[in-house]
Amino acid sequence: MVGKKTSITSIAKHLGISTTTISFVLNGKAQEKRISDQLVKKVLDYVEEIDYKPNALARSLRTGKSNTIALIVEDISFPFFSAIAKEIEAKAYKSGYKIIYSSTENDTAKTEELIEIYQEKHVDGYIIVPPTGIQAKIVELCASGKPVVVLDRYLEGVQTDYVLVNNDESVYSATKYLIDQGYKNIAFITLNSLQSQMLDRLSGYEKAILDNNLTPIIQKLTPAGRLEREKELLSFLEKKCSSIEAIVFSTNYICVGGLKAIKQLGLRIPEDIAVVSFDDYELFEMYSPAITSIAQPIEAISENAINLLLSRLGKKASEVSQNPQKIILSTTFVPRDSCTK
Amino acid sequence: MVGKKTSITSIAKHLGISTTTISFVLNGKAQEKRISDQLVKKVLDYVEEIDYKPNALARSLRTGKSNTIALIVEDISFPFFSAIAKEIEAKAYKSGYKIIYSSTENDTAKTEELIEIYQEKHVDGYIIVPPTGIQAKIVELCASGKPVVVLDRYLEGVQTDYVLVNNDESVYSATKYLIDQGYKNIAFITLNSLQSQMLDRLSGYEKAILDNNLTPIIQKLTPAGRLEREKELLSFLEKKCSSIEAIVFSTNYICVGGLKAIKQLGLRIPEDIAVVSFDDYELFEMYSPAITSIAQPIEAISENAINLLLSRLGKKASEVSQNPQKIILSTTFVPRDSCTK
DNA sequence: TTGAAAGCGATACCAG
DNA sequence: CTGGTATCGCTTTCAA
Repeated sequence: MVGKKTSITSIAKHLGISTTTISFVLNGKAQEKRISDQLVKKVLDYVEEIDYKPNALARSLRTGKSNTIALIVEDISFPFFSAIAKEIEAKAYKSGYKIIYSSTENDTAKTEELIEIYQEKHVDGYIIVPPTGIQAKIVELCASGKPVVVLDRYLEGVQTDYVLVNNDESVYSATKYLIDQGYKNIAFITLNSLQSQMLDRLSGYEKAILDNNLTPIIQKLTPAGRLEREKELLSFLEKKCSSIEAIVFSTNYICVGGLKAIKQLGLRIPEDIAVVSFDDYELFEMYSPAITSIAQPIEAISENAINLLLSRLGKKASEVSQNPQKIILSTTFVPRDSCTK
Repeated sequence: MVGKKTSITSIAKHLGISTTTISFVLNGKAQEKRISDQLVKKVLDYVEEIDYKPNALARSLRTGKSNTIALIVEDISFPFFSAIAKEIEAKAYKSGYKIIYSSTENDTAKTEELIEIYQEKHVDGYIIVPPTGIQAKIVELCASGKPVVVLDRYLEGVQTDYVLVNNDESVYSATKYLIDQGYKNIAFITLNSLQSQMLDRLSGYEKAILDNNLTPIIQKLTPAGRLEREKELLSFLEKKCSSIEAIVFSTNYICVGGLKAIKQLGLRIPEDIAVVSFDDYELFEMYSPAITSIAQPIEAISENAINLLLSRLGKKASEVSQNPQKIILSTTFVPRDSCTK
């Protein structure tokens, strides 16, 4: 414990053998290199005895592999992302990879910095939920030869692996569902954001409305803080609630704000106003009435993302960017009581 | 881009100066070492031009510092932990530290492995929400000289920094609140777990009940999976609901299961049964009726934990374990409609 | 003001 | 079968 700190060299000195031999033993190459059983035992016993742990930094420096994957999401405290993080972590772990994650909060500059830090740390691959405006950096990152899987959002002009859901169609059919129930004045509430998934959801809504000769009612909230958003929501609903029969929310936390506003205005769901939200949430199942939603396939998203990445990790840099995949998964429509006429 | 890969040596060669000078410039020691302005500029310009990023692995290997803190929680997909993770990450980031986190799922073996991996990676400090049975490992970890802050739970016999809440008192006064409202048959539903925070919450309940000459009704669920837990909850309530007037849940996800069971049994809250839960949750605020809860001070917990750790990080190993702190924070009782008689 | 060289702790090539 | 040694990329005395 004291004296010479434990390193492969100190062990070599102590046992009177070379570092090479120890390295082979510790990396399971004893068979392959035909190290004698007794030497192997001697090494393993001593390593056990002093509880030696190889220095992963030194190893990574030498091998160029860190066995670490960076997972960059919008906000780790959103249930959607933390659920994905958990799944991906578990799966990566089984393949010997550690996940190291961070939240971008949709801040492009912060994200660029994060990517740079990870590059400096030489992580082996990236799974990224990109904020807008990050295209150039991602292109650069891909060019570095490390595999990159983009999640949740599509980036125009970035050739890499994607795992997405069919936002457009999902919202189209959810809106169609409302129309089929007999609703006519259907609003869509979203963020004023250029993120592809938001735009696709909006476009799904618009198509459904136009295909059925109805009039779109679209409200785009400032992405800002929660309180501000809720104020905006309240004043929008206050003005419009008499003319709106149903609302489609583009994501779950906006819907939660909407539910608060609806309650505050004393409106009943679904009698006064019907509600559907993108991205299911435990709260929706428990709410009275239960809120109809479009559930994303969290497990499939995670699984596809990590499998895609792992499959690239074996390859050499030149092959990494071959045949980029674009995996588009289907959501599940979960009809509940918030929109039954 | 091609040819010699970017390293401090290749830059040195290209510019015809020494690596030392470059290192000084890059680490802001140019003033101190009185490097000439023109040389500084030359270096910075070239570094900018080729977009050079120092290899953090090599740097850490040399300096023994990784500027990384390990955050080990029970489950990153629990709102409580992901909220803490987010706060801690933000604060660490401002001090130049990266957070790297994992979930233990209360699995002791997995946690030991995690700690070992982090030791190999030479992280600078640890913030840990410990599973039971991890004492020895934590003691060993502390002995390694790296600062360790334990969160949420107390470990008997482990001398280190703690950030906890007053579980005992919080539940005592919540139970007392129910008693003061006139409830007599008050049950406590918890996990069958030896985690200190769970035991303390239980003991707070028991004290309040005994102090008021009532009879404790305690149900300990198997920690197993969610579905199984919900089944247990349902069958417990089915049997006991006629005799129970109020329930205190030891944590939010058990309460959610309880709410499902209560609804399924057609019981009304608070008329048939009153409800209080430890650990507030957005769902409780939105539920009908809104659920009374004991809110933990997430921001204060995070802030104290990271500040404590940062304050130790400056010190040398021998001083790290001096004067271990035990910070106990107060919760906030949030009375809502689920227990008004 | 700047540079040479040692060394952090592992791996991997080449010998023998 | 095992060992010597260069090397990964950087920091940091010590000298000049």
